[in-house]
Amino acid sequence: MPDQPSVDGLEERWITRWEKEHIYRFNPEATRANVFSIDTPPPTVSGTLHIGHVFSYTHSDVVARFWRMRGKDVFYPMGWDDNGLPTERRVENYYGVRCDPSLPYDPKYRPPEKPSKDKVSISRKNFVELCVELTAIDEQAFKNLWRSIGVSVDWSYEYSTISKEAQAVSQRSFLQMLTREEVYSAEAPTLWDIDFRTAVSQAELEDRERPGAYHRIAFDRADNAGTVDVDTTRPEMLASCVALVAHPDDERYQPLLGSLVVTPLFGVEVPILAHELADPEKGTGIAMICTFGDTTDVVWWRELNLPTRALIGRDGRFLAADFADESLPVRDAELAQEFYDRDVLGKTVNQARATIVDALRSTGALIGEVREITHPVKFYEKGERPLEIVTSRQWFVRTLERRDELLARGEELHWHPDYMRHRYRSWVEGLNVDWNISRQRFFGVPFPAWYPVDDNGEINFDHLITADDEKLPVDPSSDVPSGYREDQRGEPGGFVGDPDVMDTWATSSLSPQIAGRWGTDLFQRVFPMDLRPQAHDIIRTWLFATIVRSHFQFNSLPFSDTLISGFILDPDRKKMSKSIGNTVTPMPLVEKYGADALRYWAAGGRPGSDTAFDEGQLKIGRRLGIKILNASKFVLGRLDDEIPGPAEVTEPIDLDLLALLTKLITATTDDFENYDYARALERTESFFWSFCDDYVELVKIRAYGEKDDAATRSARATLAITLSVLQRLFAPIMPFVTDEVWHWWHVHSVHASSWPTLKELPMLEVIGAGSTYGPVCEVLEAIRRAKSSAKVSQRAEVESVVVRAPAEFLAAVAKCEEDLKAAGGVATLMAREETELLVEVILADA
RNA sequence: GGGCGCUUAGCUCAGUUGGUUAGAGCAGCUGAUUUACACUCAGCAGGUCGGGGGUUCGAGUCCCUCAGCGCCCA
Repeated sequence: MPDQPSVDGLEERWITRWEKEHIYRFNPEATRANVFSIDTPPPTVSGTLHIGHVFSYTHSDVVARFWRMRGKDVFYPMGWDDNGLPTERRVENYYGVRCDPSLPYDPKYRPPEKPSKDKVSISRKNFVELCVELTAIDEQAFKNLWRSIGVSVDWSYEYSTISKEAQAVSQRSFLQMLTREEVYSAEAPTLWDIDFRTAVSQAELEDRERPGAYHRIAFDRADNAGTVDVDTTRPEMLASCVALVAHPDDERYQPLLGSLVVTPLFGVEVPILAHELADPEKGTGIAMICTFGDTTDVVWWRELNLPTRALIGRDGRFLAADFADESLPVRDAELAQEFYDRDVLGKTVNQARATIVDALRSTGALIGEVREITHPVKFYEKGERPLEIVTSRQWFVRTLERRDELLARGEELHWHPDYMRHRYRSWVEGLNVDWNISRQRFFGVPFPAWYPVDDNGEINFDHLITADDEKLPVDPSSDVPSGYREDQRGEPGGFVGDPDVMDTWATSSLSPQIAGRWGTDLFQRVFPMDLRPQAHDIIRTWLFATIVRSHFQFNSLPFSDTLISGFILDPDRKKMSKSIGNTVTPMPLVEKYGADALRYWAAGGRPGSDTAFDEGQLKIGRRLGIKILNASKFVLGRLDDEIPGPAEVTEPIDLDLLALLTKLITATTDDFENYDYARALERTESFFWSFCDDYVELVKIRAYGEKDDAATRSARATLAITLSVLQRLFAPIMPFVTDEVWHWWHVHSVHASSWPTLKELPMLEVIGAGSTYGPVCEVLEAIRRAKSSAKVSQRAEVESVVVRAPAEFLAAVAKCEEDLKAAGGVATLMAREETELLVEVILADA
């Protein structure tokens, strides 16, 4: 025990020692019943660490430490989600490169020292190599942070979602879903980001308010009986118009239902149809259906069985159109074709809008002025331009037809806090397309599949060639399917590999299978997991996707409970983000205040609630750590080498304190079991400060007494028992300082000790706990108040104290008379029975 | 448009199933000074519990309604 204990430098000492002593090793022999398994979120390694990373991982660590002390075999792995678009973007910016799959691999390629403004094009394999290289560096930085804040994971179960093992799990799961017909590929209209040139899923969608404009376009009726005016924000889609649609109850348009109108400029005859999704309040109440301007168009197209004229290409420019196509009757195909080819073909959406609007205006089909509005536009969450809907071949998971089952799983799950279940429910209820899991990108898990190429060189998508299970993982761009040779790749009569990679959620949603090593004995011991900790922003992605995979594969929930963390806001309550530049870097804070202080702050954030970063809380956390050191030093300094046991607690005030301690144990245990670590901390902290400021002050003189004096032994036993309990109650939240002080009187780590139980305490009447301690503290407080208002030292002598109070109160005070007199420096203490409480304090002459 | 959460002291937040006089920390103010701790201790001050209505012997807590803020979904 050092003379001047300090919280500085504790991290280094204890991290090393915990690792050396394997304190957090999972017991591979554990039985499922005794395991507490945690489905840790694999963070996207990005190179930017911020305080939010400390926040939610502290929450799960606190829970892990609690259950470990409760005697559970805690399975607490850590993973990294290191593939997908965010990783690709980081690599592109970091090295100044761009992937061009048409380039050949250069085995000697090294990226430039400093990235240039113009990105260098490199082959896919070179690009993937850089991804692997950079993510390894980033992962190290993340790992250092987790270690330095004392996250008690078993690093021998570290995984990454791009590892060979994870790829094999991901591909195996895909193939099994394929066998069960839970995934399918289809050429279908898909949400598409024209900058990243990939499909995205509904989960990656977000609405952004953007300026737009209503254009009122007059369609001539085919019977020449007049016009139908249609408001649209996307006049450039006119060439794709395949119908008009009104609400079936809309009396204005009921007479026209089924009749034909002619599109301006192109002269295509399209029907007027009815559908519930047409909004009578919007514009003129009748809308163009274009293939495809937005997601509603897709629904109309599908449900009304409309023909297709999809004209937006993968680069966001207008594709070639064939107006001679008979599925869409046209008045003058040549004229339409000529106009389209000259004014629309090859143009971007904005360019085409300008030319179409000009043409509409000059023909008189544009009615009135354009009316500017602000409206929600769908974006890829990481994208910069609005999403388009592009027809392409994609892999989908059949989620829609099992919506009810997925909703039932959400109800079955235990949510902490409970209200977060609504987020899941409203997400699942709002699903409108199957989960698209294929991405037209480079760094990710490939689909373990090839397609035959027929004798004419056409790819036959209907006859999938899948990889053999024992060969997983495979890369179809370099591996060859059974029965083929490499020289048949892309040749007539040969094969081609599926070119896409999987959505990163399609792999991270298998985190229980990856971390638990699906297919080995370990999996049965840890699955389903006991806890999924995560933040609320990824309920619709990670949590939802994990439930889908587990429900399909195992017909069970992947975890029984989920602990949802809030977000970290800056002190002005704005969301922290790199673009705003208000992020807080954690490492300097660890150095300044200590890891325990950061954890203290994080543990104050209740499940689900967003929390503002508050440096003041770090100071308080640091102060608490120091207080734990000093209080421990004092108590242990009184104990010599012999520690009196619970049986020696005899003094009423001591017994009463232990009764309060008993209640504290019961309450905090209950809190932790309900994932309310913040409440447990609050109770423990408040008890601890009262222990230090009141109880210790009361019994200090007695504790200094003779070793064989019964009252002294009672005080020392109480101090020792209370200290032991408090050190352990604080241990999950402040692992460094508690292990420091625990080792002052124990050989093994506090984190390997057992959570306090009532068995450690003498048999106590807990009802009425505090009935002695409370009144005694009140008298002590009155003495202090008298001294404080007289502006004298708290050590000043008191001539006499007269306590006027009801008999019960007086009886309590009498039980602790000697301690009170000693603590207050009181010469005489007198009691007068009265109904109202009044404590008179007469100070001695100075 | 539907849903969820929040609104309590200058600030950050507790407040269990309705029950004495609504709590804590920080900040503020007034003091103390060294046998665990100045990285300390004591004390003081500070609140129409967002507004309105209701149920009840009793409402910060339950119900209705309105407002503001944040988020989720469409």
